[in-house]
Amino acid sequence: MPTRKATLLESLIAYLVRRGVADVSLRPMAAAVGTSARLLIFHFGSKERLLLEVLDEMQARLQRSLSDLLREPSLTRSAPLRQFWDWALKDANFAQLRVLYQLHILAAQDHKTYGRFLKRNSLNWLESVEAVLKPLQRSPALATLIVAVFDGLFIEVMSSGDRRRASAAIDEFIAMARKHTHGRRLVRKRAWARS
Amino acid sequence: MPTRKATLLESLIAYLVRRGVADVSLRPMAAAVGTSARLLIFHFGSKERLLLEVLDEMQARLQRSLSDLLREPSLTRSAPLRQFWDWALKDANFAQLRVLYQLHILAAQDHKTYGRFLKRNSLNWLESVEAVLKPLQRSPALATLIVAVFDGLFIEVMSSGDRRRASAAIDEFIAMARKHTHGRRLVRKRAWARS
DNA sequence: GCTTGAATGTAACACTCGGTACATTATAAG
DNA sequence: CTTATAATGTACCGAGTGTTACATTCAAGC
Repeated sequence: MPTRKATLLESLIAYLVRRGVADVSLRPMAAAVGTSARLLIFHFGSKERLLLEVLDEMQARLQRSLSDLLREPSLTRSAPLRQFWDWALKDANFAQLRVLYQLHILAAQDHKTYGRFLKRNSLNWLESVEAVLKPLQRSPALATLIVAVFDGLFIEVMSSGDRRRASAAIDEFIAMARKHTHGRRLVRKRAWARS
Repeated sequence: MPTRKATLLESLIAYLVRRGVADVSLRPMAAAVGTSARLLIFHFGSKERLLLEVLDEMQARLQRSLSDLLREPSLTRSAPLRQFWDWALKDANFAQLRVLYQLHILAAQDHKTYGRFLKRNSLNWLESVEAVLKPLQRSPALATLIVAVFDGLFIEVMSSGDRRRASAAIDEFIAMARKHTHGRRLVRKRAWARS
């Protein structure tokens, strides 16, 4: 049976995923999950520890979900980048990634306040991408570009909600990259592993 | 002679550009610009109107700076996208763009709170880019991709500060795009105008 | 000098914030 | 039944929030 705290944590994830992490305060958060500020402090110790637990759990789930993606033998012939993109747009993953992107941006201007909530290498796909590029095309520039395309399109979906257009754009990029590297696959599919 | 309010607005821009717009409050802001919360309310009416005025002014300055870029006859042979990129990395432009990107992300999850501070079409380069593509290569997918590359790389610079790597990445993209479109220039230089 | 209006200081208002003290209920184990 | 422990309610603390009331200073115009 799930402990009280575990069920609370579940509701809190749902709440924060809806609402984002900017300007959260205890009492509205407590009301939204059907309890009191008193109880949140009781179960989690402090607001800071509460957020740490919730965000850690979110990042752990993303990590597990990503591992699942990598373990399954790739059924389709689509490019690894496109598979990764489809994974990111799945509802559960998207909602949590959105919060992490927001956190990422907040930390960029106020690292003292928000930096501690970002586990290192969360949302930092750079090394993974670079490691996975074929030696011939391995370069920080290309890896940075790939990550930027992903980030930029994800944010586009966050803002406009237009998944079809963004997905068309990522296909356009994959086509460009294929031509650029003379028909070689842009990235191999293994080893998004160490994200 | 600049009115008191104008000099305050100047300091406020500098303060918010340093600090970002998340979790601002009157008294610390007032202290940072050498006045009191009382005076800020006196001059601007309310905290909300203050932020509106400051952010409007920031966006207006960006708009003017961008117009300057477009008016000057392009001295270099570099791609329009690269010229735009260099413009965005200029210190004054970068600092203000950073705030608008943060605002953009905050509004994506909490439109009710932050949406009103975003003037429509600020940071929305999509139509401009699409209008500027040569008819042969004009497509929502390509325009979306170009915007996403720019956004993603800008955010990368916001987070890591590594301008050289990001600039190399945008050059890589331009090279890819040139090859993709058989040597035609990716975008013409006029008409980033209607941003 | 007097008046007017902008600029400023001091102090407070009602409210929310994160967090705590203290007591009480519920539940389960002995 | 007693006892230990988890869960909850009520009420409050000091600090910070945006905003306002009221008084005062200061500079310019008549």
